[in-house]
Amino acid sequence: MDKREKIIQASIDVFKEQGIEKTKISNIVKQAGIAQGTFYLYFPSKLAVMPAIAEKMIEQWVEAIDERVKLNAPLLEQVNQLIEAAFQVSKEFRDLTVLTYAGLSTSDQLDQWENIYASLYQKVEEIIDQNQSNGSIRQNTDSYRLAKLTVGTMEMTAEQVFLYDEYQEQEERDQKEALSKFLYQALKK
Amino acid sequence: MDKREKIIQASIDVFKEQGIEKTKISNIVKQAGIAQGTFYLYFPSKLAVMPAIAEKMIEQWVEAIDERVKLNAPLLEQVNQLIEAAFQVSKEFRDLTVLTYAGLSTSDQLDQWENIYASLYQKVEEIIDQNQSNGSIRQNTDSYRLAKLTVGTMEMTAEQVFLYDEYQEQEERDQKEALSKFLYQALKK
Amino acid sequence: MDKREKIIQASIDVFKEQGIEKTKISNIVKQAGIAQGTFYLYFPSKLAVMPAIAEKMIEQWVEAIDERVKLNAPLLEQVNQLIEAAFQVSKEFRDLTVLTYAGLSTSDQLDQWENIYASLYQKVEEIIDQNQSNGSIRQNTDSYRLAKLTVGTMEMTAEQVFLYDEYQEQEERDQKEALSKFLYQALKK
Amino acid sequence: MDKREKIIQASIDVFKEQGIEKTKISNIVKQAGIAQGTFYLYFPSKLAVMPAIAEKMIEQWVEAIDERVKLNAPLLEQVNQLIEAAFQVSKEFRDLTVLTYAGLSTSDQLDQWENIYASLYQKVEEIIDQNQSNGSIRQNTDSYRLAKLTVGTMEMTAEQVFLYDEYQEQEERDQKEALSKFLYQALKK
DNA sequence: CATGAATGAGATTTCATTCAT
DNA sequence: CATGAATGAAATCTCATTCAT
Repeated sequence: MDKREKIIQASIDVFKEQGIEKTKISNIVKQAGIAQGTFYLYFPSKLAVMPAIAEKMIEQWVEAIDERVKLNAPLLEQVNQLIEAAFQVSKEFRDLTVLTYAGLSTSDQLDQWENIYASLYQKVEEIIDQNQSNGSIRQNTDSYRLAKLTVGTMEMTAEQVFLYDEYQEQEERDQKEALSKFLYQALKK
Repeated sequence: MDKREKIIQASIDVFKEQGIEKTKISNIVKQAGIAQGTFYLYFPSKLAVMPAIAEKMIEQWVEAIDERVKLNAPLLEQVNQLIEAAFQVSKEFRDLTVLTYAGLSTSDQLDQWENIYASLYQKVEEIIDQNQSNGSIRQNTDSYRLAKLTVGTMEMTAEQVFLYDEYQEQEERDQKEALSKFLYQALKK
Repeated sequence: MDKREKIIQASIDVFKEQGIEKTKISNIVKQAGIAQGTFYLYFPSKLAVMPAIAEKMIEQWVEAIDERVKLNAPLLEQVNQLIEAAFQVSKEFRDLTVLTYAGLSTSDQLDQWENIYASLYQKVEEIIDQNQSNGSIRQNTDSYRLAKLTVGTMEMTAEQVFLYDEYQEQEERDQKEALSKFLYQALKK
Repeated sequence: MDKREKIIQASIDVFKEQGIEKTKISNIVKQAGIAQGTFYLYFPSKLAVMPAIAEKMIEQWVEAIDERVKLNAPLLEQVNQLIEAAFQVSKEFRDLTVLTYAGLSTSDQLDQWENIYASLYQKVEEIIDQNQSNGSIRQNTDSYRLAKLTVGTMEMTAEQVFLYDEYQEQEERDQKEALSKFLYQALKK
C-alpha cells in the first residue's frame, strides 16, 4: 500500500476512533506508521483527507450496489438489495458518513461533496428510472430527487444502528425490516 | 439571561458562523460578552456545550410541532405540518444539526444523544399512534421505530436544502413537496 | 475554632497532601470550609501562612520538650527524651518541616524563619548548657551551635521515617535507637 | 550539549535565582535558549525536572567524595574530607537541596528520591565499612544507617550556612569546625 | 521522497484577586 | 465580617508546520 493510501486508511481509523475535532495529524501519522512530515507530501491538512475518504466510501457503495441489485427483480427485492448495500458500507465506515459530511461542510468544500455523491445518486437514479419505466415506482416525483431521498434515508437509518456501541444483530435485522417497508411504500406506485 | 444561557446562545451563533473546528473559546466569550475564565465555570470545553445546544434545538422542534400539528387533520396535512416544523427548526439551526451530531459522536456522550432526542421521538410517536388508531397509518411497524424514521428523514432532507449557500426558495418548496409525498406514502395504510 | 485558625489547620492538611507548589488557595478554603474571599481577610497569600504554621510547630515542639525532658536525668536519657519530642512533632507535621523551610526560603522571609526557630534553639541550648555545666556534654563547641546541630539532626532523621508512605513501627524504633547512639556520642564529653 | 541537558542546567540556574514557586517554564526555556514547545518534548512539567536535578547533584557529590576522601587517612581527616565535599556541593546547588526535596515530596516520586540518593549512601557506607573494619568507627549501628545519618547531618548543616544571603566565610569555617567535632565524635569507636 | 526534532504562534486553562451583595 | 461568582492577566500546553539531514 502506498503512503497516500496508508494516510487515508489511517485517517478513517482515527476519525472513527476519536472524531474529527480531536484527531491530530500526529495521531494519523502514528497510525499510518509514517513520519510527521510525510503527511504534508500528500495532504495540506487533515480536512483535506475528507474528500478522499468520501470518494472511497462512495466508490465502495456504488460497487456494492452493482454487485447486489438485480434490475429485473421485483421492486421490493431491489429495495432490500439497496438496503443491504447501504448497511454494508455503513458498517465499514460507521459514523464517518456524518463526520465526512460535517468535515466537508466545515471545510468550504461543499461543491466537492455534491460531486463525490453524484455518482452514487446517478447509480440509484438509474435504478429508479428503470422502475418508473416499468411502472413499479410512482412518477409524480422526479427520479434524481427520489434518488437523494432514498440514499439519505438509508444512510441515516444505517447510522442509527451502527453509531452506538451496544450494537446488536437483532436490532440490525429489525431496523432493516422497518426500513424496507418504509422505503418500499414511499417509492411504489 | 444568565451566563450559562449566554454561552449557549453565543456558541450557537459562532458555530453557525465559523464551524466547530474553527471556533475558539475566545470567539464564544467575546460573542457572549463575558470573561474568558467565566466560560470554564459552566463548561469544561467547547464540545461540552454541544449537548446543551442539541437540547435547545429539540425543545424548539417539539414546540414547533405542538404549535403546528393538528391531530384531527387528515394524515397528509399532518405530514405537511410536521415538515413545516422540521424545516423551521433546520432553518434556524442550519447545519448545526450535523455539527452537533459530529460533536456528540466525538465525545463519549452518545447516550446523551439518545436522551436528548427522546422527547422529540416521543412527540412524533404520539402523533403516529393516534393515526394508527384511526387507521390512517399502517400498523405493521411499531410506532417508535416509525417516529425515528420519520424524524430522521425530515431532518436529513431539510439539511440538504439549508446546508448550501446557494439556498433558493423554489428549491425549498420543491424539496418539501417531494418529501411530503415520500413520507405520506411511507406512512399511510 | 476561629477562621484564622481554620485556615492554618487547613493549610497544614493541604500542604501535607499536595505539597506547596500544587496547593491552590481554592484547596485551602475548601478544606477550611470558608469562602474564597475570606482567606484574604486573614492572609495575603498562601506563603504568608507558612510562618504561622512554623510557629505552631515550634510551639508544640517546645511544649513537647518541656513535658518530656528531665534536666536532672542522665544525659543519655535526656537525649532520648529530646528524640521522643522530635518524633512526636514530626509525626504530627510530617514533611511540613522541610516544606515550611522551603516555603520560607522561597518567600524572602528568611529572617522570620530564624526568629521562629529561635525559641526552640534556646530551649535546647538551655539543656545543653546545663549538661555542659555538670560535665556531661563536651565544651569545645559553643552551646547554641550544638543546639542547632542537635535540632537539625533530629528533625532530619525523624523526617526520613515519616516522609515515606511505607512507614513501619519497627523502622521508627530502629531509627530512634540509631539516632540516640549517634547524638549521645556526638554530644558527650 | 543536548537539549535535555540544557533544560536541566537552565532549571538549576533559574530555580536557584527565583525559587520553584516563582519559576515559570518561560524562564527556563529562555535561559536554555530553546523554544517553549521543546521543553515539553523532554519534561511534562517543571516539577518533573526535579529528579534529574537531584541526580546531577548526587552525581557531583559522589565525584567530590571520590576526589577528596583518602581511605587510608585517619578517621578525623576522612570526616573533614567528607565535610569539604558536602559543602562544595551545597555551595554549588545552594538551597536546591531543600527545594528539590520539597519538589519531590510534592510529586508522587518519593521512591525515586530514595533511588537517587542510594548511590551517595552507598559511597559513604563503603567508607564507614572500611573504618569499622579497622576499628576506627563504632560497630553498634549498621553502616547503611550510619551513612544516612552522616549524609543528612552534613547536608543540613551546610544548608544552614549557604541558605542565608549574609553568607560569611568565617561562619562557614566555624560551622565546618563544629560539624567536624560533632560527626567525628558521633562515629568514632 | 522520507524523516522527526524543533519551532513558536496561538490556543486552552488556571487561579489569585476583587467586589457587589 | 463573610461570601463566591466573575474576572482577566498570565501561565501552561498544543500541534500544525518547517527544514536540515
